[in-house]
Amino acid sequence: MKKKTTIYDIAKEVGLTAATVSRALNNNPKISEKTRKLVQETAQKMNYEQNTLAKALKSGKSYNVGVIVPRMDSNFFASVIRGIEEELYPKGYHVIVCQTHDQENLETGNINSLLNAQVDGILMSISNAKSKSNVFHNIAQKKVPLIFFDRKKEIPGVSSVTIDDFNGAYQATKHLIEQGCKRIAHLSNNRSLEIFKNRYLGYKQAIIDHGLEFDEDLVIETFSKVSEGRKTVKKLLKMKNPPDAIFSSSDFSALGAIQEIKDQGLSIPEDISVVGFSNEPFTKFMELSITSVDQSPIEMGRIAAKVFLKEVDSKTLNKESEKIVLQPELIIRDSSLKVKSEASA
Amino acid sequence: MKKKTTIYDIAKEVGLTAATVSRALNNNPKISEKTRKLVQETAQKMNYEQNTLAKALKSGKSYNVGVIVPRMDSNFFASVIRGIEEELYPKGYHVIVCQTHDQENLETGNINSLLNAQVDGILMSISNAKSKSNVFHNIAQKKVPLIFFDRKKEIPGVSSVTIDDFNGAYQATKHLIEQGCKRIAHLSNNRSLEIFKNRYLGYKQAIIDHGLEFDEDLVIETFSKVSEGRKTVKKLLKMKNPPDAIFSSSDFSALGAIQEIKDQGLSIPEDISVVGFSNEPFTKFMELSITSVDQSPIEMGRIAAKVFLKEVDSKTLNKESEKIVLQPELIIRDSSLKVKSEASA
DNA sequence: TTGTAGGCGTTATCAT
DNA sequence: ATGATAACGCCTACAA
Repeated sequence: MKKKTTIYDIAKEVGLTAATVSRALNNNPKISEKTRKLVQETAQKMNYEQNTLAKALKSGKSYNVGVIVPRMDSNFFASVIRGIEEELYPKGYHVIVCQTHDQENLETGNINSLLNAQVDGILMSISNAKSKSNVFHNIAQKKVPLIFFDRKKEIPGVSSVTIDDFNGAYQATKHLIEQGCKRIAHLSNNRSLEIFKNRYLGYKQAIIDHGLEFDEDLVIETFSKVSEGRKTVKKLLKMKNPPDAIFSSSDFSALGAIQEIKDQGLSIPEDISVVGFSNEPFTKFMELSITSVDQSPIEMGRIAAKVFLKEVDSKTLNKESEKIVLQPELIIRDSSLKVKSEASA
Repeated sequence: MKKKTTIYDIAKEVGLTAATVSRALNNNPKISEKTRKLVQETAQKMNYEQNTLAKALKSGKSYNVGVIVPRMDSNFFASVIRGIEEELYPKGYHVIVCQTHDQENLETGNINSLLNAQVDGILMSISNAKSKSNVFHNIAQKKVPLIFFDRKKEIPGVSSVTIDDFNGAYQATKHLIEQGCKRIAHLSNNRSLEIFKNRYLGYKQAIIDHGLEFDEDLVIETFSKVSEGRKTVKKLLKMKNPPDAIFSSSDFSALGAIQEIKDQGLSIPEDISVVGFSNEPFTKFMELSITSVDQSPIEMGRIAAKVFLKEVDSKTLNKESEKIVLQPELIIRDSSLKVKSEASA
């Protein structure tokens, strides 16, 4: 095992002290230009590399931040993570990504391991609003900045970056109404999570504002999976008075809905129009492209990272938490465009 | 900033020495049952948590491993990562995931930052075979185990876990031939990467073995993107003697191919059959499901992790690198099944 | 401008 | 079985 060079080795080499070497390496102002150069060149020659661990131990900072997401194989979360990376890498931080797979025990476990690994902050999208909030107290106690993105939870002093889900849902529903749909079903999801509650509320408000009848039976809780979308639509189509449109809180269940509708011999968007949520890439690539709501995930990630940077630097405990809300954008495509006056996306 | 409790605090509390506390906490055999209990209970009471950084500094191990992939928003890589996590978390390791987006400079940068962060190992799928191999020498020098998965490079002493791409391609092509296809095109990709070279070779061998004519013009290098698949097919269909089947080295370009074929008014699989590679979830969900080659990514991840664990523990420098090759599985679906004798998947 | 010395939290090696 | 001490590599008062 070839030993790594340390500042002591350099010190010996140039006939100085480790302290001086340290200062020279860190561009400390009170060091002579001559020694600075000498030290830096020698360091280079000896292949010196700073021991991050030692520095972390000393400074109390690990320069690691943890990112917790339900899953990372969705374009949405992968893109948020990319945004975070873009912002944090240049500042010397590393990003440790953990997945919860929507399981509460994994969520708790991940948080604890991250804290234990001494991350300097945690950026997360929560899986379950009911998760024991004492885990979050743990985070707060350690003065580790916590930032929620997308799926948040209302905790005093914790910042968040989300999109205006209410408005996204409102726009989507309004669009369907403008296309002439009268009975719009909603594939909702676990409404203990704010995002799904707000999508539901936006949908409801649009229905009411446009003088349509709001029918609670048309709202069905559906997991964000293709198979679940199918299942729900099967139920909906059995109603005496089936819907003529579906606004889904997820692209995945929207896809399942589309498959089931087609299988039953109905056509889209003529018989039933469909709108999803998240603008996953496949919505664009389908033979029948799917109308969806874009959430600008990369920007969401970048902003969340910026909030973290701000909080981690402020020694002052001005726990003025920020609540940033981005505006979503409705992308209209085949699955909902009956009036083909304009080209579809 | 509430100070964290250290073993010194515990020592003071119970009137012992830090060393003893450390031993008690680590279940060192030569410690009295009584003190062990006392210490452990006191530790609990004082909310003691081991400082991983200090331990890492002392032991020289960080209990972090780096995983580098071209991208993490593909089901394939996300699943490999999940497999790695499943194997490594129980052993106390953390997984730091980095993306290269197929850019060489990012790849090099990621490797260096990971090394700098003192990861105990690197598991990666390379982006570019031409990447300066001195980066890999860096890794070797530091005695950090390096394990390739899926996209590897032949480096002495480096283990790898891959699938038998040759055979996967061979089976896929053979299947197309059995369906009656005579002129099979191949959407290849950067063949400086072994996986793509082997898929090409398997394809070629199947053609030859079954007495068909091998036509180099039917092999076109195509990036793994939907838009690129479209572009390539456009070219292919302009030939005087266009193909009656397409074997793509990627599901994404296969999807683009399908879109273009349909747009030109041809039908699948009757006019042109299509087979992809990777068994991405969307291949199953399309209205016209896509035949593809499954690579058992989760298992690949688990095995790669196991190889790492073995290497990291073996102080002995028995650099007998392992080359593990998994067998792929052809999943036959609508896009290539002309003879509808059996139910499709 | 540079050196000295101590500490970050742990563990390992000697003693006792 | 337990204590004392040093060491991992770095940084930073404080001194000179």
